[in-house]
Amino acid sequence: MLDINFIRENQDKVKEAIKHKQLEGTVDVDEVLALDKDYITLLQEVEELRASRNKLTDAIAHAATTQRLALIEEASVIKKELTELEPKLTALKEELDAKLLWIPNIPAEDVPVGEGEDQNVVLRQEGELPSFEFTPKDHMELGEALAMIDTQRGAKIGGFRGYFLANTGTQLHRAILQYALDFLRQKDFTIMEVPWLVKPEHFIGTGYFPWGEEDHYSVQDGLALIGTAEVSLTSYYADEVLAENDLPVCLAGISPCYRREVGSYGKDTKGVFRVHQFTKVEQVVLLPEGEELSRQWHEKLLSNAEEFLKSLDLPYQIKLMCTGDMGASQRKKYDIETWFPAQRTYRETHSDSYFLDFQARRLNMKYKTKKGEVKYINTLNNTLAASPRLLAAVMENYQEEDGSIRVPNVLQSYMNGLEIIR
RNA sequence: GGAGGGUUGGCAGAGUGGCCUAAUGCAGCGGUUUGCUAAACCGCGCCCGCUUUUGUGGGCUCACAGGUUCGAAUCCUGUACCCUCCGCCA
Repeated sequence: MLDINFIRENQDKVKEAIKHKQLEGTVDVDEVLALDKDYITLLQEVEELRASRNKLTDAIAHAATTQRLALIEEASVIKKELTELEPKLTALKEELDAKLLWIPNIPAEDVPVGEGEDQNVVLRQEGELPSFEFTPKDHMELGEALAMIDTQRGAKIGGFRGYFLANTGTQLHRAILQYALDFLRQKDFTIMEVPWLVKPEHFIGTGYFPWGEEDHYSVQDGLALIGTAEVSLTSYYADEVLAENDLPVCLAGISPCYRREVGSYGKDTKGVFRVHQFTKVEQVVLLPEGEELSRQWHEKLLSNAEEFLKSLDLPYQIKLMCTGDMGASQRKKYDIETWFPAQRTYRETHSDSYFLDFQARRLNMKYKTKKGEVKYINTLNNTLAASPRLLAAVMENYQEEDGSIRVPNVLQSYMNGLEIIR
């Protein structure tokens, strides 16, 4: 959520952001500002009435009995007016707040303007692509041959995009995730198991709702299944006021992630690349305000993920996302794409964003500065490891001609010392 | 699923219709005073307007939402959450 004062004073910037983020038609800034104006006008009217009522009730309390009746009579008139105006005020405020939820964050200055993924910018590529003296197989072919992945029965039991992992498949998947958790533990992140079912207000708070409601599964008790641990982790201190000394807060969460993937029916139907349920280790950082600081940490979270991928010897590229391909609440976003040899291309495995106070305003999450001022926290997050997508990347990059798969050095201790899967 | 108890500022804790504009204590931060430190004293949330450094007037705030009343922390109804017990359960 943007500060209403900011919207009043920077209408053009807000309109431009809506246009550049391809959100035209979802919200009308002029309409919001008109509502805001009506609200303030009515608010002032109501507050004046309340002021006179307060004066009268005070007078009644101190008046002689003989004068009381007349004063009460007078107060009743004001009461009647307030009874009429107050519900209007509430309704106006609700309408305004609901519309404000649709106003996106403003992209940072260095985010390229673009309509979609074609305008994203590759910043650099890291790691040496593996060279195979044979045609590399995709993870599905490898996984079936080694009995690591079973999507046939996955679909039979879990429907479209369902999957089972088995034996070394289960082990390697869990090794990646446990290694990721240990990796962040060493970097002084607090590693957390988080609620997977979360109240809608925290999806709104983190900026997934209202925009992405149809991408989520909701359950009959009014909760929804998280698509990322970010939702639970970023909301952890919602409605609280932290001390400045508590910051930065570095949280790492592991959780299943549920995604309906409604817009992608025909895409990536083979294997376990795009599934409705996967597991992810996520980094979330809470900071004091300041764009420079957020930008430093944005790079730091990126380098955490890079260090992780390098330790696994996986080649990747960094993409700077253009305005049209970033989330409504994000200020700037990098994707890391990891090399998938069978597809001969880099595919998204990580997403690194910062938000300034956009999420914290929605979550009512503040901190008190050393001087005693209360300010909104700034938030960021990045993936560290999402699997089975990363499992697929490891399998494809580490395959041998005979269809076996080497276990990356850093994962061997998580696999009882196993060096090769055959 | 059932029964009972509870929720007051950062924390503790008083307050059962009108000097509650929420006592008191503790902590933190800022300020005043001051050789230094300490002590003492003053202040501390949110919203709106006017001034826009300061300031100033008003409104709101006792879990949340309604209701009763001229007036609600206080009375009534509903909801959420916490605690205890019964039932069920990995």
